[in-house]
Amino acid sequence: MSTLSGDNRIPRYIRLADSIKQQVIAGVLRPGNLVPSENELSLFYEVAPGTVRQALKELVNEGLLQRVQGKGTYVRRPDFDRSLFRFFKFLGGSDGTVVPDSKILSISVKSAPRHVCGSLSLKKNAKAIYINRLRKLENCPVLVEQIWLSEARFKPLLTLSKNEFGPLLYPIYEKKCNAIVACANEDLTIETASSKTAEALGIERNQAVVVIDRLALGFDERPLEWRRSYGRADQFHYQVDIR
Amino acid sequence: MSTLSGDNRIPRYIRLADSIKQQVIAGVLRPGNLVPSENELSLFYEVAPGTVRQALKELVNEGLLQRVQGKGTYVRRPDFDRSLFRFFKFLGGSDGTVVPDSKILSISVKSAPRHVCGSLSLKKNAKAIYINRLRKLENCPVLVEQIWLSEARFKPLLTLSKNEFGPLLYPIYEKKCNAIVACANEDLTIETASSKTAEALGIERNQAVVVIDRLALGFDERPLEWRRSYGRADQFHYQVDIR
DNA sequence: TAGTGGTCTAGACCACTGC
DNA sequence: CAGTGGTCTAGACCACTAT
Repeated sequence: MSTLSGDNRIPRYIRLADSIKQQVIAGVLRPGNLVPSENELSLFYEVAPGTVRQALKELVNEGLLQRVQGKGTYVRRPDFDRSLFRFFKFLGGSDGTVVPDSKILSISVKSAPRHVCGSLSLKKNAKAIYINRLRKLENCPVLVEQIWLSEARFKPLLTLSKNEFGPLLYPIYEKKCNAIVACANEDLTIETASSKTAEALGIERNQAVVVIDRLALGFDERPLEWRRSYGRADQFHYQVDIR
Repeated sequence: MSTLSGDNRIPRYIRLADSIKQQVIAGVLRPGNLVPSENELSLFYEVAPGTVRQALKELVNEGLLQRVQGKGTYVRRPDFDRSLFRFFKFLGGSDGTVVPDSKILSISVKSAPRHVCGSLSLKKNAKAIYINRLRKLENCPVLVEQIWLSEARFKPLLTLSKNEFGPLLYPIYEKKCNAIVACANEDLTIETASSKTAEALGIERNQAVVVIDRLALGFDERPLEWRRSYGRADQFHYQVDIR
């Protein structure tokens, strides 16, 4: 048995929701885990079942939890299917659900540029893990990526050889570094290709490219990864629903 | 007094929410209007107050209603502040909240191209209202727009002179044509500028431009307006939060 | 059959708004 | 002050899942 901590002026259902969220952040509850039932929670926290329901509903709306009737409430595993890179549509009528091949070009430790230090909350000129990656679809290069990670947090990656990386990095972060990406912020602009980028993408220098800067965050909203992706503008396609 | 209509297997709170939504679609309740109080609704529909709350909460989550403690529940007026055109950020450190000037270049009735007929549910080769508009910020052209509207629905616009249009069209649709835009779908791609577009935007031919196709819908989800906007790619900037 | 979440009821009390 | 929505309680009954 326990009592809800925190300011009594804050509604119980919010304090309860925060408490559950903290357990997800702390890793006590992990994605895929079953959350205690409404009944258990209402007994443990000494609140009415309705209040528990309200708290859980909040977290479901936030996307942190998932409820399945007859089974229980689960910690949701975030999927990045909606990520911008999925909005590249390519010749051959891809339905957009294909994950591009991914080839690690290099992985090393070096001084991070200032904007990366800022984004990842690192000290100025701190060393960080740098990954350069090329992604292809049907053997055609579609995306080059520059990825930066805190050295301390992601050290285990340095023990892996290039071909031990699969097509997706986030599952590796979770397995090897215990770092779960919960959400991200992406930022899209359009530039002209540098000769290096153009070469990697198989286009002419000065052709337009889409630049996507992404900052990936953990459940505690602390930054985990910063990446910049370059893609061919002529293959880019993005949809938004407003309201 | 009344009883909730519809299939009894559907939860009451959903039937209630649908009923209120229908009244918004039908124009019985209009944006800004006060919705009857929880008490009134629970008496009128003969359901428990808690069920009314649940229905209203659904509609608030959907963005159709707004609740203000101590005052009441209102039909929400959709704002297009989040629309993509706001994501053009321009030299001079605009904070993005500025509405560009807008100049109607032409307004006429002509045969709509096939894709417009499809989007607006018009018959093939139907006549429609066509508006060509230029938008400037600090006297610098930033967007050229091609706008298509059903002739029947938007006939009152044809009686206006070009300078009677303000910087925003949607308030005019609402006032003059009783057409309220509730939501929209936008579609972003990147092309190279035609000579005509380049001239309007003050850039070179074949430079990259952002193309935004937007289909605006009413509360009943029927299409109201189709527009294509061209903007300078070098000034484009877009942000998304994932999850 | 037992346990889960989903719906629904019928209240109590509080905080905020407007008069 | 009366009326609104916001929080909280304490149940009842149902639908779904697992065993």
